[in-house]
Amino acid sequence: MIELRHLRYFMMVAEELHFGRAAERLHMAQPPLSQQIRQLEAELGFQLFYRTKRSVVLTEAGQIFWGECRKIFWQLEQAVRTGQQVSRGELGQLAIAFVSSAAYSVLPQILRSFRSTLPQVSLELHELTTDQQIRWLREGRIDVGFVRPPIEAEEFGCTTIFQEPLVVALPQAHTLALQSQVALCTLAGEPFILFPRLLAPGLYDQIISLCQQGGFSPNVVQEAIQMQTIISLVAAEMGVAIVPISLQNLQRTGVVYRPLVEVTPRAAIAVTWRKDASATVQRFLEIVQQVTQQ
Amino acid sequence: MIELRHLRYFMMVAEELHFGRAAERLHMAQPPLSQQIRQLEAELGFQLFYRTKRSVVLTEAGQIFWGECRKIFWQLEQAVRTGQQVSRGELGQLAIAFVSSAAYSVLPQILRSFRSTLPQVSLELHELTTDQQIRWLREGRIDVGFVRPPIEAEEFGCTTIFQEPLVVALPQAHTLALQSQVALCTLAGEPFILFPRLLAPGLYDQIISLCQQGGFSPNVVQEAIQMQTIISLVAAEMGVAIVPISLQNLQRTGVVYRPLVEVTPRAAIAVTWRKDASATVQRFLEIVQQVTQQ
DNA sequence: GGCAAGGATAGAGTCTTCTTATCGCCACTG
DNA sequence: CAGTGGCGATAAGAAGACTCTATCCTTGCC
Repeated sequence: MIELRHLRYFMMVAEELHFGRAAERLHMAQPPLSQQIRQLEAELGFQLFYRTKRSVVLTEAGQIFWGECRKIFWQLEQAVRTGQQVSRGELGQLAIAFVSSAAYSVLPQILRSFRSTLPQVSLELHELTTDQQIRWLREGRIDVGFVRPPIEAEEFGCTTIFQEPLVVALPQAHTLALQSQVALCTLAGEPFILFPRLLAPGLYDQIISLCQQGGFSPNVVQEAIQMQTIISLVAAEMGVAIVPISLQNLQRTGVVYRPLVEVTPRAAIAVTWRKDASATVQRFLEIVQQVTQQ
Repeated sequence: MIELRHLRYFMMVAEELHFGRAAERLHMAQPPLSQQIRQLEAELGFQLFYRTKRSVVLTEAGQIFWGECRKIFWQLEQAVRTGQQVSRGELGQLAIAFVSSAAYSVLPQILRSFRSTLPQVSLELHELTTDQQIRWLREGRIDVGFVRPPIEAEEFGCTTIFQEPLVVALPQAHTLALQSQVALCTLAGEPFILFPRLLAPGLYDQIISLCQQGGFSPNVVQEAIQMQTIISLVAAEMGVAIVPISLQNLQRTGVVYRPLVEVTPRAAIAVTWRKDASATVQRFLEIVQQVTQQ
């Protein structure tokens, strides 16, 4: 059975064209070298060297075989190197999901930073709601998710990385838009646009309880799944909405954002990941940490 | 030190994802397999499998490494196969030289036959004079030569493969062209075109002695190195020439070929080769033999 | 809680490879 | 032309690596 040892020996002899010197450079005696080369030749079924008692020359087959051997060793190095890179998370692929509002806050900076540190890792991005992300994580379709906490499932790691105040999104023409900040109670009679609770129960409950705090229950006239849609509906004067402040980055004309007079709870965004996270995921999490700690 | 054994074991375990079954298929016990895999992991510097006491799964690095290993084994097979082909002379390259007149006789058929039997051997062709071929052979710049014998050098093998009568090449307008065959003595006064003796001493001497036999020494008015040139000079009515009959294949207008009345010596073409001929050369020589024996 | 599956560990055995010593052949040299 | 040195091949014993059997330990399952 051919072993790499045989090939290593062969290459050295081919380089030196002298069994004695080759053996020396291989830190071994000459006889076993001769023996191993013979064994290799027997295994291959053809001669590698012309041996004329006085000189050693490669046969043509030997020359070709030498070239092929070089490729083999190059491949081997490549295999080891690539394997190590993957194991360190420097090479590979990463599937990431995020709630739409994350796309307007922390995510861009995180991705930029990750891409510059580990450019060899190819990214796959999905915009999904929090509950979808949980499913995808469980199914292994994504590695990391940016969600609206809380995450109940024990099987996932989860860290809050970002918190932001809530603001009121108003149609530009709305009378309340004239004020620099809005009191909660003035929203009591307003038509509200909100998302289905299932999509982000945490944020949903925060908004509802905020309204309770203002002394009313919101009059939800329309539900929308995406934040973008909610803002569009506000622009269309269908109603008002309470949203995380990062939505301002959408810059939708016809919509203005006003802070609330009251102290609001802060809407959070968190990263989640499967606990058997790969090295690549861990490198990603480290970078998330770095970016969000600034 | 990593050996192919390690890779073979690894691939089997990766395929089975079960040390016991993998060991069975490798015709060995399970403990040494575990051990060798561990050794490989230590050598590589990263984990290949997640072992959870109950199941074995490839790490991402392991998956990548598996793919690389497949390439390595493919390369190895390739190396062995190619080496064997070369050793059998089925693959490789061959540099061939020939005297110009050989190009019009046996060579085309030989090359056609060789190319169809060993299409993987790439050919390199050179038109050289006999003495140049000897030099090139000695320097290893060509492997086989088609020459005008005799070849003195002991270091080369040499076989005559083809003999042909000599004929007279005459300008079409020449009075002798009216005869269907020419007697030697009628050429006595004619201006002769000949090549320098050095180029093909054997043929040269044959021509000279033929003239002697006709009772005269040729009146050489012009020397030319290539047969083509000689024929062109004849066409230009510079003189006449005695040439091997295969030159008829040149089909130069303005030149006619007439057999001699006398029995002429035959001009020979031979193959020469270095005695340490490679398998490819030997296969070539076999084919030369085949073709010329028909 | 007991049982079975499956990988890890320990120690003995065996096969391969390596070392030392020596031979045989060729080329160079005096 | 004989002596000498270089160099690869061969032989036998030692060392080492791999492999085997027996056993352990964790884990999943009934």
